[in-house]
Amino acid sequence: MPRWNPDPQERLVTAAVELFRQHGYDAVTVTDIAEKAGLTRRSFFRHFSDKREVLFAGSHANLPGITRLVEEYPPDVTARDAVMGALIQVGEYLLTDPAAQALRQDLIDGSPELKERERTKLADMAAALAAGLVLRGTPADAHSIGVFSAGIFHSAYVRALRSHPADSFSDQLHASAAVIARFLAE
Amino acid sequence: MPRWNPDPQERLVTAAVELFRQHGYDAVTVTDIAEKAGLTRRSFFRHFSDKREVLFAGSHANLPGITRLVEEYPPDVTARDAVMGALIQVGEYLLTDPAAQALRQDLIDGSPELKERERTKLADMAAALAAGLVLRGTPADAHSIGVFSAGIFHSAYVRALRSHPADSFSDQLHASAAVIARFLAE
DNA sequence: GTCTATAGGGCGATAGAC
DNA sequence: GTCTATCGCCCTATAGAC
Repeated sequence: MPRWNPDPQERLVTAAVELFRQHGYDAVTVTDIAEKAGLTRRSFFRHFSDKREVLFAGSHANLPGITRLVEEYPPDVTARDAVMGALIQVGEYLLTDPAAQALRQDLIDGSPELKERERTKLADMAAALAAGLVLRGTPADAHSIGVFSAGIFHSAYVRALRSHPADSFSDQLHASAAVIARFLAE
Repeated sequence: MPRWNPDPQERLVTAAVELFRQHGYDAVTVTDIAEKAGLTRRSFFRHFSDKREVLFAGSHANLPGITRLVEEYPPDVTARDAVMGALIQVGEYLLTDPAAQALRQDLIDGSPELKERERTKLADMAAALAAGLVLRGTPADAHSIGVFSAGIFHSAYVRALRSHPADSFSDQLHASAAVIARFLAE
């Protein structure tokens, strides 16, 4: 018998989602989550830097990967197509389990604290996209473009989550971009 | 002699900015700020809902006003021009004391917690813009347009803060929009 | 104005894995 | 032996309840 049960992180995430759904994010303490997962409060903080992170740990993961996705498009591909292509891959990956993600999104939407953290994760994605653009050699407005692109990513992502049956994420993303293009062309 | 010194909020803000600049945001407690302003810790929370708010209270103020600015443009003005016009007024108002604002922005940029709160304020502005668009009768993509517009507002705002001498905010805002228009047209 | 719950972090002890 | 994950008890500060 191993001394510790395996996958403590995953157990913490599962416990947290269940408890949040039952009692709401605010009513659940870190101690509650840890005990339900068979750990102590102190160990929770070894896996997640704070209470919010338990809902974001795996979700917007792998920012270096996003940077690399953008960077690795050949130079003759436009910045637009490189960013859109990278975001489509990220979106399709995140949407592999739409039901679970929709659940998670409901929790986030129900808590101002979690929405705040979600925006931080989008800002991190924006920075990763900008880093990729810089590596491709288009440093000028990389930051603004990154912020904008993360914004349309999120817009497309939440619409894809709610759509039945799930429209292709690629379509959703291009639709989100088209909204802004139309607005700016007025 | 008045029983209380006047303008408790302003005294709290001033005390907070000074202390944050000297010791950093994290190292300063709410008690420190309150005592420096001649108040008790409890009174601080009567004026600001939490520690972060002391840096945002007046700054992105008056969201109903932003909604009304957008709404009140005549119907023959495009959504784009209504939003841009409203944002230019807001930006010019906020930039009346660029030195103080640049100081404040340095504090925000130095603290992840404060950056998180800043994004929330931008999200509130996005919602106010969207509300204005809805009232003008263009509800379809109001939310996405609001988020996008708040984004270019922020981009223009920080660039205006750093520019010497301050370029016109209107120029900065149109430049920020042009960056995205160019990106999308590639 | 006082009191309390909770977040979040510091540090050392412990006990299995290697 | 070293390395690493856990625990337990310490503390302070936030934020809200009374």
